[in-house]
Amino acid sequence: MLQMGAQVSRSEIVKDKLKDQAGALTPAERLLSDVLLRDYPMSGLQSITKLAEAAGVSTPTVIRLARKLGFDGFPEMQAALRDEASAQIKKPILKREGWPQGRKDSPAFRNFAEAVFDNLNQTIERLDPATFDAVAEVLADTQRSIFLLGGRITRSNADYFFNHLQIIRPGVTLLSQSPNVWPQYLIDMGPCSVLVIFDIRRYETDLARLASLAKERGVVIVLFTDQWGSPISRTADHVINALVEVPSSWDSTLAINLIVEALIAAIQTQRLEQATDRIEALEDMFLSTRIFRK
Amino acid sequence: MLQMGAQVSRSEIVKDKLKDQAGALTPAERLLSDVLLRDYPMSGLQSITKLAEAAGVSTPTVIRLARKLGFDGFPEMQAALRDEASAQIKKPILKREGWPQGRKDSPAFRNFAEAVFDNLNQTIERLDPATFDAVAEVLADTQRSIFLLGGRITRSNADYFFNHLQIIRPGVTLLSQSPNVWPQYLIDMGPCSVLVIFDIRRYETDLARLASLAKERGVVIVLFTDQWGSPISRTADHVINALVEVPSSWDSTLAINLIVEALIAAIQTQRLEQATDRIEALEDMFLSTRIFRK
DNA sequence: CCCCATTTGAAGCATTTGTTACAGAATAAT
DNA sequence: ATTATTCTGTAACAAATGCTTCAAATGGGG
Repeated sequence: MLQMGAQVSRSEIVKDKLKDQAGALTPAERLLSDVLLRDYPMSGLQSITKLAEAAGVSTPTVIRLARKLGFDGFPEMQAALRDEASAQIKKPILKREGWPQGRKDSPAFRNFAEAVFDNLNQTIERLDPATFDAVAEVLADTQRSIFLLGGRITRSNADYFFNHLQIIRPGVTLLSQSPNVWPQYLIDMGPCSVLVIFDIRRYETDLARLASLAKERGVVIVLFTDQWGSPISRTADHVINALVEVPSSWDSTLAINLIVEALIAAIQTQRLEQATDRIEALEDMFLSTRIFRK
Repeated sequence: MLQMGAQVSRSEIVKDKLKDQAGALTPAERLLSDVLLRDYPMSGLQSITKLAEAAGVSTPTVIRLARKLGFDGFPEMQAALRDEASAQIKKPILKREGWPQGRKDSPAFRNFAEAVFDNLNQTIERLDPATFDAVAEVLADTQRSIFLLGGRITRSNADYFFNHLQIIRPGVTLLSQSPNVWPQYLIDMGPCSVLVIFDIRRYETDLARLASLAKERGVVIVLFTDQWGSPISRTADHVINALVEVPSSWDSTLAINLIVEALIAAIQTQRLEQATDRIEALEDMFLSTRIFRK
């Protein structure tokens, strides 16, 4: 990975140096400096040969300029340029405002939160809108029946998704954790079924086996996994990768939950009419059972 | 929903190719892809050696990936990345900030994500570090037994917390959803017990009733609730307020999960030694049961 | 006109890079 | 368990890159 200059108060160090030295440059160096500044800092990221050619000078000139600017050699200058470009390009999609002053949070908590924010950002960035749409669509289709299953850690995510889907639409099933009863669910799956699987790090072979069995039956498979990708990625029709790494012994499933919640919102919107009826009916029933209870 | 559109000529060719091929990547290639996407596109502008090192793979793997993406070799891919970076940098800064350019996400998705980020930010800001520490401490104390319970929506959060706590320490119980069996748990609760309750909007009276019964028995009560505060707030010893509102028919429990995950990390660290033993033992047992199964 | 200082590129060299071939490792499939 | 298949790193190689040396330009002052 690129190491971020820790001291990036000014991000355009090379440019400044070029300007400072502008008077002390020789004609050939000036040609070079010109090219360097023309589409700064990218032009400096080519090989020394190409750069020299582009400026119409020789390679030693490039090295001499780099030295004049205080670098050890060309690669060092290039590294500086790369860091600058990296800093410029970094796009905070959704930034968390600087950490509030005077808080006494432990650094650990802080790091944890920062990591989570990074994960969410990157997950959104890597998410293919088309995939999201396709998944939302297939899950909103009431012609299809839906089956959900999570792993050891992700079972809660599956449960959360199930909990909401079940309220929004009919035909939703949460598979039991024990593989020995899966055949009973499998037999009900067909081309009009959707199997939503959650499988992150420490991928579970049982899940993969189930996925391929389901695939054989023509089931549409939606996979939620981590950045590295469960082996089920190959079997699945739609794959959603979420970043899960945080400074902890455990993985964070927040990014997965973000997508799940966004999907719930999308699906709900998509079939607003039917859903509201359904929810009202449910509310009524909840009230009734409450009356039962006391 | 995200709107699909005709393929606009986007500048992020390599990224697209990476996403397209995501399913067909081998594990090592995925490591590499991860590094490539992490600080895209700059990380790909290093030498092949550095890049391979950063990803923890060998240089041939880099070449193989480049070929898989349709490039002739590594330099070709790098040139493509350089062009992309160049194109991005030329854009006015204003255009680069905020939501990434060229994404076809719907405004709905965008709003949702922004709301979630706001929630997380504000939740952290409102969180009293002292409360956090106190809760972490009380939950790390193995002298105490822990009981967890969630509501209709938050049951998954309770389950997630339970799932991890149970691995880290002994004496953790997840209460059933049905109130009629709660007395059986209540009878085991005392001054050395902790009851963790999740109760957000549409506060459930049953939960409140349980809380006060537990309180009478001297149980320490930890409450996760929303920004408005469940009625249990008065009974509880420690209250954690998380923002839950998003543009959806449903509340978002992401902020709650953030705190839960942070707590898990904190607790784990706090009793690292014992926990690791325990986890190793568990791993062994998991392996054994796997053997049973097949 | 010659000398000296400075600038510059050509040529050559060591190093690093990008690539290929191959064999050990890991998986999956009998 | 054994085999076949796929994956992946090591090692050797070729091709550049980055650098050094040195001599040819250049360009003022005497």
